[in-house]
Amino acid sequence: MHASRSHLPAPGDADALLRLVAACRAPAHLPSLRAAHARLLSLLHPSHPSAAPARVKLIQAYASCSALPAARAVLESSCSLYHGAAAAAATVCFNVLIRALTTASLHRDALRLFASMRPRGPAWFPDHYTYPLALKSCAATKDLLLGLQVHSAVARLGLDANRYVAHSAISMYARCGRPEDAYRVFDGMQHRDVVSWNAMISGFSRAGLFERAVDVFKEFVALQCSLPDAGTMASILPAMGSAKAEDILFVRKAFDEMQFKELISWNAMLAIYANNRYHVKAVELFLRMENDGVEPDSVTLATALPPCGELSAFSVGKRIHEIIKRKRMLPNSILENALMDMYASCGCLKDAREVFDSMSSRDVISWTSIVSAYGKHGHGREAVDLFEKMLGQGLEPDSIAFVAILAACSHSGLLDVGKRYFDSMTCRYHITPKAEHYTCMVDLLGRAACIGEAYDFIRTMPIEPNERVWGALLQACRIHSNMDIGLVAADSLFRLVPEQTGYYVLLSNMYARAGRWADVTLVRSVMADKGIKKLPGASIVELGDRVHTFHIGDRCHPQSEMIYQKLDELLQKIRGMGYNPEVEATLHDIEEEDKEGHLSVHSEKLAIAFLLINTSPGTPIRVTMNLRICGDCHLAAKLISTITSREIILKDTNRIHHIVQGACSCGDYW
DNA sequence: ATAGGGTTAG
Repeated sequence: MHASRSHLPAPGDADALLRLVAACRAPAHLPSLRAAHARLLSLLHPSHPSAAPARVKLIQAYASCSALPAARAVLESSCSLYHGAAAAAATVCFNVLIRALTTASLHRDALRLFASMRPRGPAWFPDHYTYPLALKSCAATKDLLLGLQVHSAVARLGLDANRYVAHSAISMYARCGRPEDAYRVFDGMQHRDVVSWNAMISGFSRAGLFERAVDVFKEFVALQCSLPDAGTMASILPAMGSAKAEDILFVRKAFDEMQFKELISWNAMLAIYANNRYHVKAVELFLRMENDGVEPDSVTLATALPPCGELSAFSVGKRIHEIIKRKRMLPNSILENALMDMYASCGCLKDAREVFDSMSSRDVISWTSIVSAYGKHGHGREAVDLFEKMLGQGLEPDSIAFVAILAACSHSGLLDVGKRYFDSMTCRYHITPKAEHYTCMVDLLGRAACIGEAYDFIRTMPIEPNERVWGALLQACRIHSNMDIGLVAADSLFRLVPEQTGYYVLLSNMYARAGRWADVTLVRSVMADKGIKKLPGASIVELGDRVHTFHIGDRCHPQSEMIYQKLDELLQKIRGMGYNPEVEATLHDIEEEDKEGHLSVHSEKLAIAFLLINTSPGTPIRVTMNLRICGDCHLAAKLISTITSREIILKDTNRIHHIVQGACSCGDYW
C-alpha cells in the first residue's frame, strides 16, 4: 500500500502526495509521511490555495501515526503564518489536533490546547467545531466548573443553537452529575434529531436516573419523528440493569422494527438480555445473528459468553472460542477472561486453565476468574495457591478477588485459611468488607459447623445483614440441624421479605419443622400478597443448539414417556447400591407432591435421564439448575455416574458438582 | 478540511 521513499510521487504531484498523507494512519507509516511532508513544503506556503487543507491533512496524519509533537509543530507553524482573515484556517488546525487528543483520551491536553487558543489573540476564536470537543473533554474529566464556563462562553457567542454544541452540553451536564441542567438544554432545543434524544437518554442513564431514561426512550419511539438507531440502543443499555419485563419487551420491539440493524444494536440487545439474566434469550439472539450472517465483533462475543456459561451451553461457548481463534482476536484480556469464566461455568476446569495458561498478560480479573473457577469446583487448595501466586506477582487483589478466594475457602471448608484472608483483606489491604464478603464468611463458618460463631459474626458486623447473609446462616442451620439459631435466621429473613423466592421454601420448611404452622401460613400469605410465585425447581440442558428446560414433576416434554422409563430403570439399579429415596425428603419443597401423593421427581433427575437417552456413551452430562441440589439427587447422580460411566457436571446456584465414577469434586461438602 | 449520542470480562 505504502510507497517507499524511492516510489514517492514527484514533488510537483500535489494530489498524489496529499493522498499518500491521508493514507498514513499508523506509526509504521511515519517514514512515508515525513518524506511526503518534505516534498509538500512549497505547497504549504500561505500563498498557495491548497495550503490550508494540506496542513489540516498533515496534522491529522501525524496525530493518527501517534506523532503528536510533529502534529503540534505543524499547528504552531500554521499559527505563525496565518493572520487576520486567514485565521479561520488556523482554527481548523486547532480543531483537528484537539480532536486527535480527545480520541486518544488525552482530555487534559485537549483542554489545555483549547484554553491556549484565545490568549494568542482575537484571531484564534474557538468555533462551533471546537466547543463540542471541549465539552466532551469536560465531561470525560468530570470538570463541571470548566464545563459551565465553556457553556456560558458558547451562549455568549450565540453558538448554543448549534445542535452539535447542544448535544455535547447535554452529555457534559449529565456526566458531571447535573441531569436537570442537561434536560434544560434538551428541552430548550428548537429541533431535535435522533442524536438529541440519544444524548438525553444516555444522559439520564449515566446519571443513574434509569426510569427517566426509559421514559424518554418511550417518548421518542412514540413520537415517530425519527427511528431509534444503534446509538439509541447503546444509550438505553445502562438504564436497563435490572429492568422491568415490559421495558425489555418494549426495547426488543424497537430493535425488531429497525430496518438496518447495526452491529452495536445487536450487541446492546444482547447485553440487555445478559444483564437481566435472560440467558436463553441472549443465546437465542446470538444464534440468530449467526443465522442471519451478522459478523460478530469482540464485543458481541464477550457479551454472549457469560450467558453461555450461565446455561452451561458448552457447544455454543466452544464455538465462540473457535470464532475468536479464527478471527485472530487474541490476545484480548476481556475475551480471555470471559472465556475462562464460560468454561469454568460449564464445568470445564481444564479448558479454563488452558486459556489462563495461554494468556500473554494477566490482570487481577484474570486471576480472579481462575481462582473462582477452582473454587466453584471445590478445589480450594489450588485456588489458594493461585491466589498466592497472584500476590507473588505484585498484583493488588481488589474487593471481588477477595469474594472469589473467600468463596473458594467456604466451598472447600478451609476455615482457618478463609479467616486469615478475611483479616488480611481488612488489615493489610484496607478493603471494607461488603455484604458478599460477610455472606462468604457466614457460609464458611456455618457449614464448618461453627454456627454460634457464624451468628456472632452477623451480630457484630458493621453493616446491616441482608437476605443472603441470613440465608447462608439458615442454610447452615438446616445442614447441622440447629433449630434455635435456625429460627432466629428464619425470623430475620422473614422480616426482610426476601426478593429471592428460593428463601421462602427454606423459611417455611424451617417453620414447619419447628411446628410453627401459623408462620408457615403467614409466609404463604406474604408470598401471595406480593404476587410471588414459588420458584419452580428447574433444570436446563443444552442439546445441539437447543436449550431444554425441565421442571419438577414435568410431563410436558415430548420424550416424557421415555425419560420416566429410563429414570425408573436407573433408580432400580442404584437402589441396590445404597440409594434410599426415603431418607432425605426434599430440600426444594416439602409440599411438592403430585396427584398420586408421591414426591415429584426433581428436575435434575429428569434432565440427566433426558441426556442419557439423547447422547452417545461417554458424552459428559451437563445440567444447570435454578436451586441448590438436594442430597437425594446428589447421591443419585453419583451412583448414576458409576453405572453409566458418564461424567456428570451439575451446576446449582451455589457451585459446580463435577462427578466422575461416583465421586464428586465437592467432596460431599456443600 | 473539522463537530454530537453509543456496545464487552471477574
